Amino acid sequence: MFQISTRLRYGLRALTYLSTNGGSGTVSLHEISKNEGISRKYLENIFKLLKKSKITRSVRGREGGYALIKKPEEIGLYEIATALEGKVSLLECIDEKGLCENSSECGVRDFWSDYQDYVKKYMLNLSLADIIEKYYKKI
Amino acid sequence: MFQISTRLRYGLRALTYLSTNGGSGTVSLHEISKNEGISRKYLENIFKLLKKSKITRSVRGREGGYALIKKPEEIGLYEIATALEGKVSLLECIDEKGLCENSSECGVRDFWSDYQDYVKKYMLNLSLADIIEKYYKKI
DNA sequence: TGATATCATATTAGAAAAGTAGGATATAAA
DNA sequence: TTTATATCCTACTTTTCTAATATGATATCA
Repeated sequence: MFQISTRLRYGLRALTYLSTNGGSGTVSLHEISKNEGISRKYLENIFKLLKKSKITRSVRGREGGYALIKKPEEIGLYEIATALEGKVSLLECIDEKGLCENSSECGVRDFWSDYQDYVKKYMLNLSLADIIEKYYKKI
Repeated sequence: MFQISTRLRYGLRALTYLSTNGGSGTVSLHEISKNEGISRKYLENIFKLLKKSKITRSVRGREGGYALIKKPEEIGLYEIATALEGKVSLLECIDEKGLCENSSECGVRDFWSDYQDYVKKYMLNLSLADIIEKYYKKI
């Protein structure tokens, strides 16, 4: 439960790599793949999403690669998570009320809604820089 | 992301129903099914797990059904969640360190570990009674 | 021109979740 | 004692999602 997807874990690792090894230029997926042990093809999928969400930019062709658009301080974990996970809909039952006429769903739904806010809060308060600072750089 | 499984959502609804409509006796899955709009067969799967985790007891035969073993105040949400979701392993990569020699995984792993604790805390501090009190009974 | 990138689309493989099927067993009411 | 109504048990199907791969087009610099 509360499972974090491989895509998000890999994505976060790739972004920390980009932050700490990218400097001002770009980093190729080949390099990230080599150093993080993640399939280059899979990284392509991930970075397609990150680019779409305007977290990274890309340079094509030889010597190309990816770079962060914003500073790590300005990139929130929630932003990264939504970029890679997509839907935030914890509660689809909100739309299909038809089946819940006589049920206690409404109350429980509110509960899950609060739970989601709680989780969201954690993610909103953390930037990529925070994560690197607190967890990654303590070598 | 952070998706709550249908099994857990249904299970929680069924338990709130049991708490508020059960009284001192048992409630049949047929009744819960009818009032909550959940397949009786699916409820069987759920209650098999709840019984296994000693959250509910059962009475077989006619006029039988399920009842809570403990008081709602003594049943924690985390207990319910683990009963229905099973494994709590957010981070399987801890066991398979082989692939992560040269990576930044270690730092990121600590981060996810903290995240898990944060989520867990929320669940540990809530009882079934709390949920009913706060969300369900506000008619 | 060639090497090295991203980009685009599509497919596959596998696991997990959601839900179903059919019958065995127990029990109280009729 | 029969019958209706429960849980119990094992297994199956169906669907959905994730993870990962395949193939080739396109761009760009040395």
